[in-house]
Amino acid sequence: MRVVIADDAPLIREGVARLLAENGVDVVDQVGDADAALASVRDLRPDVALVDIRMPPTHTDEGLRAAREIRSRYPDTAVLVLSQHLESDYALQLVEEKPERVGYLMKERVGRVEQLLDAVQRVAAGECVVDRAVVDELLARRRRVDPVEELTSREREIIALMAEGRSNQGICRALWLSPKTVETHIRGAFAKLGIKEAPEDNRRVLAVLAYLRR
Amino acid sequence: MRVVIADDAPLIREGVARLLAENGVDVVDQVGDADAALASVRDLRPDVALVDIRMPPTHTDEGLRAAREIRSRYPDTAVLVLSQHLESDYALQLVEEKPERVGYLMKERVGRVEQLLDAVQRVAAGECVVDRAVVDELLARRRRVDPVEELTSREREIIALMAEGRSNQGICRALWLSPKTVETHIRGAFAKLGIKEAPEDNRRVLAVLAYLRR
DNA sequence: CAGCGGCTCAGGGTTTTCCCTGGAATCGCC
DNA sequence: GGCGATTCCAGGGAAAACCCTGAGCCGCTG
Repeated sequence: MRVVIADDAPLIREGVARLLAENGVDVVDQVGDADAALASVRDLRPDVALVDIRMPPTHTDEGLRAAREIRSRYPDTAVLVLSQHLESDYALQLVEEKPERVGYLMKERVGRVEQLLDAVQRVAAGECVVDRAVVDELLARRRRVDPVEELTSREREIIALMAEGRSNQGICRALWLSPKTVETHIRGAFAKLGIKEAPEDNRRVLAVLAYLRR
Repeated sequence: MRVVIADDAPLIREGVARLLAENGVDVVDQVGDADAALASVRDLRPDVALVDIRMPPTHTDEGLRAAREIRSRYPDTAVLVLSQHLESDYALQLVEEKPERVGYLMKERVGRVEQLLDAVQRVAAGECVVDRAVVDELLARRRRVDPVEELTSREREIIALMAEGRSNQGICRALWLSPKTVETHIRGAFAKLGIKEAPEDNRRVLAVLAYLRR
């Protein structure tokens, strides 16, 4: 079992490498960013690539981009994404295409080292391994219908500008709409967000809060 | 050099333990929560306690509480706090009392394993080791005077209610003030927050954003 | 093709927000 | 004792943010 590890934090990377090595996994390379990960997989063709999501330069989702790239270019290499936090959206878009030879675990939720080893074995064998928390979160989201999802694209655009502190007039200029149109959309959005008129509430702020809370 | 490691994520904890052990550090115990950490330090009196901040049950600052407890009860044990993110406030309150035998590092910013070893040695020797990023952040905060700090307590109270989506009238009822008084305070807050009138901006939302961004 | 939802506007109206000016009471501080 | 900062409030007015109804246009779907 040959594995490449990509994580920008040497402390984590080295630690995980030791754990794997101790348990008979051959850690053939360690890298600290996405480009290096791609190069390493290209050259070494490991059985599994263990990839952290946040890596330089932007520390957002380069690990995930790299994971997709690896899956499409080197389908024989399984990809196991290790994330710091629960970001179900990322996990979903990773798995939804083809749920094979791929996995998504959270570092903090790997209860025992054996779980990581097990996951590595299973993705290498072609299985799809996803942390329970991801599944729970996605199901929970289905249940509580997020009112923001109810908005039409235009309404969402307008609420987004509103959430940046724009006035109706500012929104008009930004989207080239008449003031009346903006008002109409805002009214529609309020209704869909369940914000009814109440003398003690400021609907605009409530809408912004609902939008930002996602 | 005898060390106790407290971190609720076995993956991290075991990894760090391996790294230290490999480099001649005697890891005498590993625990997964704050109470166990205190018990372990009490029984084993290690040279250094390596403590993660977030641990069960609340996953907020129990590691930090444990760290303070260790420092006061077992002053011969140095404490090195390992945090996931940059939380300068925590770091500051840890160090400000007595900057000795204590340290604060960020997992992701430990560039090389040697840095961790070095930090362990130094806190054990009585030094105070703080990640550069913490220092930078605290200094930067001094420089940019947070405009929210400029508000009077009454103004801050009112902006806080505003940030919950209350209307002026709602604020009146909550604080038993006349509408005119609320207006006056809001105007004062706008001025101090640097929110000038602009036709394309909604000042109320901008104030809420400024307040929430802290 | 009829119907429906989304997008675009208008007229005409009310309420809320926010402006300026100005006054008065309290409190701490030099 | 005066002076500044804070807090409380008022009148008067402009502008913005809302409401309702109604309407034309588009694209999709049954």
